[in-house]
Amino acid sequence: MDKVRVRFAPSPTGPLHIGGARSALFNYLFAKRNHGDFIVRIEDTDLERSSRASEENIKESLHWLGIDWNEGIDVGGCHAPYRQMERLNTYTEAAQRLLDTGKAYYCYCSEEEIEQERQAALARGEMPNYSGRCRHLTAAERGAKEAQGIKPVIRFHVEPGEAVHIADLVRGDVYFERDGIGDFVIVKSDGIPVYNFAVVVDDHLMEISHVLRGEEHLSNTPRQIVLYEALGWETPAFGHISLILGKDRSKMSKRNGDVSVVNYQDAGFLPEALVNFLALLGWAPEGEEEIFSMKQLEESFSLDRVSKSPAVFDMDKLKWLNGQYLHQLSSEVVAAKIAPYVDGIAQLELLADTLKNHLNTFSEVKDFLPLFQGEAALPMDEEAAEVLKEETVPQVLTLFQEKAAALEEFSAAGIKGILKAVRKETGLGGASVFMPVRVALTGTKHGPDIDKLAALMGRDILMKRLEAAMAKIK
RNA sequence: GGCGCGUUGGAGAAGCGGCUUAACUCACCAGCCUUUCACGCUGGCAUCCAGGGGUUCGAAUCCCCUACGCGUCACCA
Repeated sequence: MDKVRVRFAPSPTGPLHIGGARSALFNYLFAKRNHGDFIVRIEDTDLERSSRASEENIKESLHWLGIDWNEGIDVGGCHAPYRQMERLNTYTEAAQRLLDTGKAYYCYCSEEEIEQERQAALARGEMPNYSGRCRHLTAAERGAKEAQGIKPVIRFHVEPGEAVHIADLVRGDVYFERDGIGDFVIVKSDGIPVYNFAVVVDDHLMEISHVLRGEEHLSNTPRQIVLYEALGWETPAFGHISLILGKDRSKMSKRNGDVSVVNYQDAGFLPEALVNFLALLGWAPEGEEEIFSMKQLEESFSLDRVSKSPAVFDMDKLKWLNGQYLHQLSSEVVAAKIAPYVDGIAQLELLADTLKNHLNTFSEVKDFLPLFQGEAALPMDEEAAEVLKEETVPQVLTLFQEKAAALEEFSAAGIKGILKAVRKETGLGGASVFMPVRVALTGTKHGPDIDKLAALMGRDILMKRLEAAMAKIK
């Protein structure tokens, strides 16, 4: 078997989105697993929407995710260049061949005409294919059109024949009738090739062995296969990965959640977690384990465990996964990572240590700030209020207050010592001491270690909140 | 509307004709652990695989029909 060569070929029309990242990842993993090459090519033939900034964003996101390529933009390779706008002559050549062999022809129809026909066909419930009107233009007729200054497009003529067969690596055999395809444009009137044409030329010239891409491309594939045939080229293997759906079960878009990977980066997600999550979206590991490093994925990824049905993007699971990775980080690292979200906090390390196991993402640190910032007592929920009704509470809080006021070294360890002393002096169990203090200070039964929270709070705030809570009991 | 793909619990999913009284993970619920909280651990959570026919000794797994969802029909990629 020939060498495995796969590619990720984004068009730089916006930031790298989740679906693209997943395609890139699957291609990358497939290449690694099969000791093949992974190529990144830029499809920038849409002049209107393409930008260098988007290309940069895509590259940065790929790097951030830990997906690198051994051939393509930036790194180069023996099939350079890797930007379609820099390979225009290649397409022109191929188009000329098609023209010469009568498999393609110039079409002078205006966009308006075609749009009209399209609408009419659609209204009749027919396939809105091009009529083929320009196919039989004589040289004289063509000359006349040219003289009028009309710039033609080049259309590929799809001849009748057997249905186009796709032996899809993930979906199995799929067939498309040829007359359902219709003569399609391969070169625009400005001389720039259209997607379906450019990919074929590039994939062939770059010796791509497997085309792994999103399911939205499935209906493009017959067009491409027909081109391979006409050009006399061998087709690569195709594999169409199911879509990633948003919560509302429609294709993931800005409407149903964050779509670009920078959004996740900014929100404080770890690249390892995102990669792990993305891999699980459409691919199922063999065992029970779900936590995989890139290295492990590279070793276990396989196409036959890629699912046919679409996957819904489950934010809860992403957060959980991210938490799994985050909890393993040292407090020092966490401190550095949360710093951007909590400017001006002195005890960063203590904060990191306190919150580490409560965070699923770094940005969540903001949600915990009120726990120890501000003098005002926090709103109390019902089950917390219940705690303060215990008759030993006044005694506990008074004692705690006295000791806190007298505490020399106001630290987590110091607070812990006080709590211990209160237990000893009152003879009460752990919960009877910890809970009232926790509730009085934070208004809830749940949260990070109360001694650390108290230290973060500082003596002033602690006293004020305690005061308020005690006043409430009476 | 045509064409194409899909449909297993709230979500990701395993399953490939008998091993399935449908793995595993998230979420949820209960309990344990913990001087508090969290982490962690243990257990519970689909009498059933969109619905209906059929094939078979036997089907979530094969075939047909219906429904629903999604994708795609550009001089966008």
